[in-house]
Amino acid sequence: MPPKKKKEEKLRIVTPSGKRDQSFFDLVYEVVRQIPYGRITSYGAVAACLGAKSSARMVGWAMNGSHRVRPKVPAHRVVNRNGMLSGKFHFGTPTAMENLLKKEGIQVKDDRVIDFKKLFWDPADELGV
DNA sequence: ACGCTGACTATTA
DNA sequence: CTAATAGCCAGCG
Repeated sequence: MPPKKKKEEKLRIVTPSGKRDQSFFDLVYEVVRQIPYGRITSYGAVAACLGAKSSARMVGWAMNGSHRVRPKVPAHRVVNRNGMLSGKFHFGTPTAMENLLKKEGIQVKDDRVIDFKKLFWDPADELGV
């Protein structure tokens, strides 16, 4: 028999503590995954789409665990209301987020997205909410 | 169980 | 324009 390993990595969505959770976090991940290539959105927009516009912080916290979620969540496409890469420090390297955005054709200057307004993708609009 | 922290946002000075 | 403050709510020590 094959040896094994494997562990219980079958966890899907998980909270930062590592336990399964299907609440707000899961919804956030799904919405963020809908962000098309070369587009970006804000925490507040996602939160508002979920009916919790006042809980933008929770969206940001959800992103904190996005790295361990499958499929991968394009957290680099989520920035704050000013188009600033507030979460760049939470990636592998401080430049990873900026690098990824530039790779998708998004211009970044001084930790801020150029034409943020133009590239902004409203989840409520695409999800028909 | 209580209190602090935080990848946010809006308001006010 | 920048700075400070309040509201928000889940996770962690």
